[in-house]
Formats: sequence, structure tokens, C-alpha cells
Amino acid sequence: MELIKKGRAYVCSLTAEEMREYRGTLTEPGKDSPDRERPVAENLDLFERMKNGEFEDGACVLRAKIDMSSPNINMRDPVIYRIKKMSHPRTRDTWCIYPMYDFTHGISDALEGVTHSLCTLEFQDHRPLYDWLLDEVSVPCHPQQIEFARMNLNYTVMSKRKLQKLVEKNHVDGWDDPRLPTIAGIRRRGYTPAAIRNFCNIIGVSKKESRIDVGLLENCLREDLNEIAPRVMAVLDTLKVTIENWPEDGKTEELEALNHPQKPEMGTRKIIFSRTVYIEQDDFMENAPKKFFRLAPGREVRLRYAYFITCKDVIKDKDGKVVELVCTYDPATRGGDSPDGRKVKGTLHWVSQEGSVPATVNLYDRLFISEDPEADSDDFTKNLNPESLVRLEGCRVEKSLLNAEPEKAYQFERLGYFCADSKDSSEDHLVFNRTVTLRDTWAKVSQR
RNA sequence: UGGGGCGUCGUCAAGCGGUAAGACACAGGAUUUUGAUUCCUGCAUUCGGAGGUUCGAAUCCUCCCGCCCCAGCCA
Repeated sequence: MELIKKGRAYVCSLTAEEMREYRGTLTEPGKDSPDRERPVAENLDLFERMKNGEFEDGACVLRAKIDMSSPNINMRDPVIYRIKKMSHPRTRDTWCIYPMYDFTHGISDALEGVTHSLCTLEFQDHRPLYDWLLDEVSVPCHPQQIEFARMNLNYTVMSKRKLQKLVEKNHVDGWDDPRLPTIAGIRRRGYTPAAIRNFCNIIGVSKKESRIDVGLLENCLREDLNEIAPRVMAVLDTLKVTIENWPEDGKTEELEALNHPQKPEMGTRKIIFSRTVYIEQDDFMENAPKKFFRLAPGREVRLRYAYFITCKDVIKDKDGKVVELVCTYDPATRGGDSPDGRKVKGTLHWVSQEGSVPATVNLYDRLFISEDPEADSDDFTKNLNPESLVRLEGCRVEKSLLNAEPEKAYQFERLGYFCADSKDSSEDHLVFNRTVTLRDTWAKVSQR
């Protein structure tokens, strides 16, 4: 109203297509709308009737009267109010006009008393309009708009519109899907605030468009998690091991394990050893190369915090798949050290039949296979990683995890950092999410 | 070919006229009951390019090159 009265805004009846033509192009100036000199009184009347719903959507708009020949297209009499006959959450159906973002932006900043209004690079061209509006409309102060580059991470998408598409097309299981870079998602995934703050500090703020390596984020995460996460043992892909020289009478033994090797103040816990234990399928290889420090026929390894065991026999099913190992243990190595000074190259994590409970584990990986999903295809959903979620059933975790608090970080030794899922995990059915893996030098070396 | 931005290591990023920080990645090595952690060591004679100013330039000037954004009654 103020702008109209000052002769700085007018109701324009051009159609959308006409307005586009009148606007000119990047290199040619635009030309004035025939309605540009409409008298103030008429503008006031028309605007009132727009508000009241006397016109259909698109019939006319309110435009700021600035400069149709400006090299900045945003200044060529931008639309500031248009008719939209939709119900407003607050004013319901009494107002049929809605302001454009550019009109609202500066004014709401000013009303809120904001001193600096931060936004992204694409609004740089809008700043003259932002300032124009603040100069022409009576507001308590004149905030300063400053633009910065948005943060891009590789192997994911960050824009709300794209994330919305992923949610709506069911490519993910909702806004809090742990694969999504949403607050709800990364929280459920187990990301910590401290890690994210540190990450933000490290990457800095600039006007340069960049794409940051998620590896950096993951590193910040590991740095924090390594400090705070208690260690625990879990076997994801189980391979049964029978200790043949352990009594068959159901004898179990309690052993003591450190909650954090570098932080004795985090205490210890009891773990249970018995005749039947499980190790990771990956930790056994029938024809192992010398550099393979784990279990193989005839080789001896340490079961962490327990005993040295030696593989005596391999049991396979009819398809030739290894289903069970028969081993012997050395009673003298209780706790994991050999009195004769004998050294062993590998230490494996394990879990015993009696000391563990079943669990489901969600292995999350990057959502996209492409570093820049938006650029590498006309449809970014084509670059989705089919293995961004691998759900493992039948895992076994040590019993101390029965009362794991949702979203609290644990390190599953030798595997990564995990947390109980805040939605799906219960004491009857434990569900853990992998936050991030441990750094795995062996995986890198073994692949070449 | 109008206007607005941006260009320093593979990826981020300090630096603002006094002779290229740091982090991640990468490559070696040491310690290790997690092939984890930790710890050493190496990694831009050069800052998009070319000229110029200066005792001295990534920093100042000129020209050039490359990339991004803008022609919604979207935000």
C-alpha cells in the first residue's frame, strides 16, 4: 500500500507470457508495461479487489516500479504480489494475494531486527532489489544481505527439492532415513553434534563453489566417536567355531574386557566364553596368503580378551561352503597373552553362543554411486547406490548391548561405529545402524 | 556478445606488499591384544594465464582465459 501510494508499485494486467516478452532478454532492455502509469487511486482499488478475490488467479499482479531497462533483470519491475486463491494456514480465505519471496525477504528480516541476512550465491543479483525494497518501505532497520556458497558434499544431494523427491518417490524410508543428509537422518545414523561442529570449522565458509569430500566428514565423525564410544564385540556375518578341547558340559567362563583401551577410566565389562563361539566369515580363509593375519587351517590367532585358538578342522556343507571350524584353545593364554612369549599376528573379535543375543544390523553406505549425482545424469535418481542399505539379519552382539540406548555410539571392534536405531530397536529385537566404518587399511592393501 | 560472482596442492582452506599455514587424501616408517587409535616423515620454488608497478607481488594495475548464476505470477 505504501509503495502504491508513493507511485512505486502498480497493478499490471499483462499475462504471464506478455510479461515475459516485455521483460526483454539478457542483452536487450525490457519495455514498460501499458499499465505502468496507472493512477494511484486505480491501483489502490484494483489491489484491494485482488486481495478480496474479485479476480481469478493470474488475472493481474502488483509490480514494483523500478527500471525496465536495468541490466539486472530482477530490477525490471518485479512482481511483488500475485493472486492465489488458496487457503492460508493463518488468514484462511480472507486474503487471496500472496507476496513474492523477494518482497518478503528483506521486510521480514527488518521486522525481526536482523543485522546480517545470510543466504546463498544465487541471490547476489537480488541484493539490489532487497536494498531497494528496504529503502522504499518503512521498516525499523536496514539489514545487510551477504551471500555465501552453499555447502555441497559429494555422493549425496543437499537441496530440499531433491531430498523431497527421494522421500516422495520412496527411494528412502522418509525424511529421517539414516542415509539422508537431513538433521533427523544423520541423528538416527549416529552422527554427533560435536563431529558436525568440528567439520563446519574445518571446511570454513566462502563464496567459492565447492564440493567437499564426505571422507572429511567421516573423518571428523571417527575422531569424535573414537573418543567417546565404548568398545563392544559383535559378529555380523557369523561363522561357528567349536572349541573341541573345551568341556562339553555347558561350562562358561567370564572374562574381563576393556571398554576403551586408551581410556581405563571408562572401565571394564564381563564377557562370556564357551565351547561355541562365532567369528566373522571374513576372518577365515581356507587358502590364505602369508599377509593374511587371521584364521586359516593350522594357524593360531587370538580371540580378543580370551584365548589363543588354533584351527584344526574345517567343516563344509554339500556346496563346499565353510559352515563351521573346529579349533583348540590354549588354556595358558587366558586373557590373551601367552606366558611363553609366543606371538600371534591376528586378533579377532568374537562372541559366544551363551554371551550373545541376535540382532539386525543396517549397513549404510553412501546414497549415490556418483560424486556429483546431479551433474552425471539428467535424472539424479539414476545414480542411486543400490547398496546404500544392506540389512543383515542373524547377527550376534554381546549381551551388554541388550540395554543399548538409542543413538548412543558404540564401537563394534574391528568393524565400525554403530548405534541402536531410535525407531526400530527394542529389547526383543535389537536393530543397530552403522554410523561409519573404521578406517580399513587392510581392505585397501588387500585389493591390490 | 547485458549484469552479477568465483579462480591458492587430488579435496576443502589460511594468506590482505616482506618471500605459500592447517585439515583430509596420498606415500613411507614406528608402536599396538582392534590390519583401529597414537606417533614420526614426505607431499605447491609457486598461487588460472600474460604483461606491468615495486628492492620485493598470491596479494596493487592492465589485458586475457576458465567456471557458476540471472530472462518464475518458485524459493
